[in-house]
Amino acid sequence: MEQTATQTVDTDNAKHGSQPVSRADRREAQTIRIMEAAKRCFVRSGFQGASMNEICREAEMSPGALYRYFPSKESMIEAIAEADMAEDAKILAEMVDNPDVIDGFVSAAIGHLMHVHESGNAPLFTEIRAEGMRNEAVCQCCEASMRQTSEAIFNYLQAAVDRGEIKPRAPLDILLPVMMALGEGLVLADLPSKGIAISEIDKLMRAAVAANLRPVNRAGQV
Amino acid sequence: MEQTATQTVDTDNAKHGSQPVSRADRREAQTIRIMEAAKRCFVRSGFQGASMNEICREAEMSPGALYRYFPSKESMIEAIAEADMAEDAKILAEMVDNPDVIDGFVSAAIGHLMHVHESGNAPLFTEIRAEGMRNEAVCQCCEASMRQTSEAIFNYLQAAVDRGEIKPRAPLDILLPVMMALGEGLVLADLPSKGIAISEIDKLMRAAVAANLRPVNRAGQV
DNA sequence: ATTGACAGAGCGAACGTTCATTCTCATATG
DNA sequence: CATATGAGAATGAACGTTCGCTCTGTCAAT
Repeated sequence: MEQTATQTVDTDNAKHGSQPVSRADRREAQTIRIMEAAKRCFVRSGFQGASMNEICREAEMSPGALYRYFPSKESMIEAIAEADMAEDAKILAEMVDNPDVIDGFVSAAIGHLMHVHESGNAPLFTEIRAEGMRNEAVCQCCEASMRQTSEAIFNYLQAAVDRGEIKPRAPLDILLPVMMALGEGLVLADLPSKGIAISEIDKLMRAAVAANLRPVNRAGQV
Repeated sequence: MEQTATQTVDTDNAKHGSQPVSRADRREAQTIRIMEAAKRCFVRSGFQGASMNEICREAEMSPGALYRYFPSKESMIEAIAEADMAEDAKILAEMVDNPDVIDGFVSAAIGHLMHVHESGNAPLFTEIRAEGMRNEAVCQCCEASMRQTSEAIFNYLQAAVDRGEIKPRAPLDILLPVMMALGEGLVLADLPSKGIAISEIDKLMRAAVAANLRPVNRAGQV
């Protein structure tokens, strides 16, 4: 995933037989390179703490070049927050396939947890949350992603209610924000990095979710 | 709680019959004034985003004066993080009195939640978490407060286990971090500000906690 | 195929501003 | 009088951003 390339990205790939890299391809590759570098800097120093010089150094690029891709530092922050949130929302939305609603819900949360843990993006996630408290654009994109996720889960759970599989302890529009807040706490704490096994987290979370969604007949309550 | 005082704090209180305010008293009052002002600025702009000028303006004090109380911006951040964390830990530790362990646990979490909500410190809390990811001193004070809280709860729960009142679903040293992460998520989300009633949060949380602590005989599982 | 003009990409010095901090001096208190 | 406290201008560093410039690959016209 890392690149040691100079500023030429992959010009010499052509010599090795790859696609001849069009203008647009190169531009996209460079944009990604900058965003990856910026992410690393933001994780290390925070949105406001990371300087454009630091980002330039990390991306092995001059300020003049970097500013051809992003018109301002603000726009980079927004782009990264948006990409990160979109990625999270996408992962969470994938659970809709699982027919067992408790299992689907829990494993989506665990999947999200593991993804953030493995990508080392827990600090970035925290940073985005903090920035969203005062930056209008970042706040909007957080809320948009949250709303999107929330709606997907809502429909998923509502269908299970309609099918008579669960009998939630509270109306879904109250239960959902509460459950999402719990899940977010779990993600932010990054417990796997503190040596706590996923299987244990899964077990405890499953019990908590089952206690609130209340599956009607099948096993699961212990 | 707000002060409209000029830079004289309460010199003229002496004329009205208050204590004659010693040097030390005045110094302490000024220190508190600066910290309150700084907290407001940090909530508004973030640790790195708030400038010393902004803090000086908020505290109605010149830079020269302010630097007589704190040697650097860093030291202000550390002092505020420490004070905030200590306050949180204190509130959470108070639950140890409640003989019903489920109720004690849940109402401590809810109490913490309400305190952060009412003091409007949710953004500060978020900011401290983010800063703790990269600032060694802030990280240490977060961990110290966490450890303190964790130990208090551990002993509280362990006693209940020994008394045979609960039968936790996992060893306490695993269950505790997980529960604390969930609680922190709840605090950070500041759900009351989104119109979700405390009674609902309490109900859902109680069910989740009961499902994991598993009280042995009395009512509570529904 | 060769040429020549052009646009995109990159560089790095330089800009004006703002930052945290310090200095000097005045005032007020014990 | 000695000392603590405060004001506010001054300081140098660092910031985000812009500028003028070069280099290079693309492509139409020849």
